[in-house]
Amino acid sequence: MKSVNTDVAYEYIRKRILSGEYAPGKSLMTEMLAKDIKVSRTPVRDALRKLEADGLVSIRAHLGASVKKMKLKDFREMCDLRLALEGHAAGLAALNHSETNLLEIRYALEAMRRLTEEIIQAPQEQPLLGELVREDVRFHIAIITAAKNDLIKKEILRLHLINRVQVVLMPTGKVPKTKIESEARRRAILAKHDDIYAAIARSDAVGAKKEMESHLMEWIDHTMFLMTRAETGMLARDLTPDELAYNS
Amino acid sequence: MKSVNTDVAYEYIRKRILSGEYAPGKSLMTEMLAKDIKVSRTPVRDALRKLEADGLVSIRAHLGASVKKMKLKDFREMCDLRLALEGHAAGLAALNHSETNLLEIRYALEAMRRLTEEIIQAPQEQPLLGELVREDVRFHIAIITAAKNDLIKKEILRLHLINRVQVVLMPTGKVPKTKIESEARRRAILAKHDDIYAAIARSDAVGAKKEMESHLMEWIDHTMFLMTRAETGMLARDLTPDELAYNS
DNA sequence: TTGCGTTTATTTGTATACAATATCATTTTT
DNA sequence: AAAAATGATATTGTATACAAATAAACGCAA
Repeated sequence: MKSVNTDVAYEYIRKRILSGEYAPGKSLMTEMLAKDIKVSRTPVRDALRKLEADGLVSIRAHLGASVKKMKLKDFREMCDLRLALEGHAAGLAALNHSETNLLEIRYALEAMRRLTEEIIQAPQEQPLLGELVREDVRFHIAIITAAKNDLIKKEILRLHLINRVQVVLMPTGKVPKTKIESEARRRAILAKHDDIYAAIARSDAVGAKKEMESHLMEWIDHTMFLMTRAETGMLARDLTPDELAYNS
Repeated sequence: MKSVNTDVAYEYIRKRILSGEYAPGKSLMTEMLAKDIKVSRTPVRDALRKLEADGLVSIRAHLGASVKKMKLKDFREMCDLRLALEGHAAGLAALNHSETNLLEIRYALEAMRRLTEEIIQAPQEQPLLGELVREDVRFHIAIITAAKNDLIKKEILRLHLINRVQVVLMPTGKVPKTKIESEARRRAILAKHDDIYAAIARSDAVGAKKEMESHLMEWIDHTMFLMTRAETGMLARDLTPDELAYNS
């Protein structure tokens, strides 16, 4: 049923949700989207339905679709789910990895090590941070790939995307932190990644799982802390004037 | 976007997939379904899309929808996913359960105990077996409810349904097994349920998780054995002549 | 008979018109 | 003036007609 136009609409909307152009809560009206994408409402509706299944959009009868806006409870539940899945995947990776898988993981790990050092040298470089995040994602994806379970992989990737919408788009730079703290944290995270890799490489399923779980727990705690500070509930960021105008 | 007619179509098709009337592999043509349900093709298409998200239907562009037919690999992956989620849920249940939750679990457990004994007395009674399965499901659902994570609960329930389509509708009664073996297995399973309950009741998260995992592993092994014996690959059962005629 | 190319028929994908429903502003009533 | 009722507007849900694509049927040549 994935026809060309439906796919076009799907990619169009999805891309804008992930980039933050469509912020959480923004209402997605079929007619308007159809006009922008230059297709009819039908494939737009299909696309919205698929995005709902992905967990990026919520739809209510007769009220239309909007970019999903999570409550703190929902976010916590999602983190817990991710913890369970990604921990399990790490365990599987320890058992099922191939040499190539290990290489992939190591590759991302070394890139992270290099970038971490560079960032500690020059903490103001924004592009480096972006690269670090990308390599971190590569690291995690390499692990769930090594687990050799496509279904679990698909599920985790889904959660990663939702996370990205809810977390990455949050107000940045609001975290007062000393240089020392920040340095220490970066090094600690890198060390944890080393531990995860080591456990997988020595085929220690229990260890890999434990390391991954504690790593994610640290991340979750940290993120939750940031979120509770953003007192607007769970709205990732305030709408810009443009977006407000666009909505009205 | 869930309008009345879309919901009607969704329930109609879903019910028939779960009951086995629409067997795995059966093609679901929109026009025909629309005629049966007495709505237009549009809500039928919506319903099929939602069923695809549930994992009960597979859709390919221009080729239409069909009831999902799993390969052995897919089934194994799904079982692994269920293992991870339901194990995790058991651990959470040990930590988060209320008195009422425990009561629910115990209730299902006692019903299972009673039915198991009755079945061992009169092994030929089919309705008793059905009741036992139902109570088993209640037991598991009570546990994932006690875990207090709606997202994980939803996910596990989804997997249960898929399992039901793929497993419960398999050819039955083909398993040559002595009365003694069968009795012993029933008692062992019941004992395992007792262990799971005990671990949860004493708030032993690690134990609950372990017990649940080993219980599911036993079930998975057993089911896999049955499946590999059904040499038709993963087709739940052969199509009836009517269904064949209908498909051609 | 078999293999290939063309044609036909069926089924899906898309657009669009219409109907049903929710929202918002206005008016009416208390 | 506040609350309720009413109506206007906008947006979704549904049906249907048409276009595109696939699969089946057919014919023809080797």
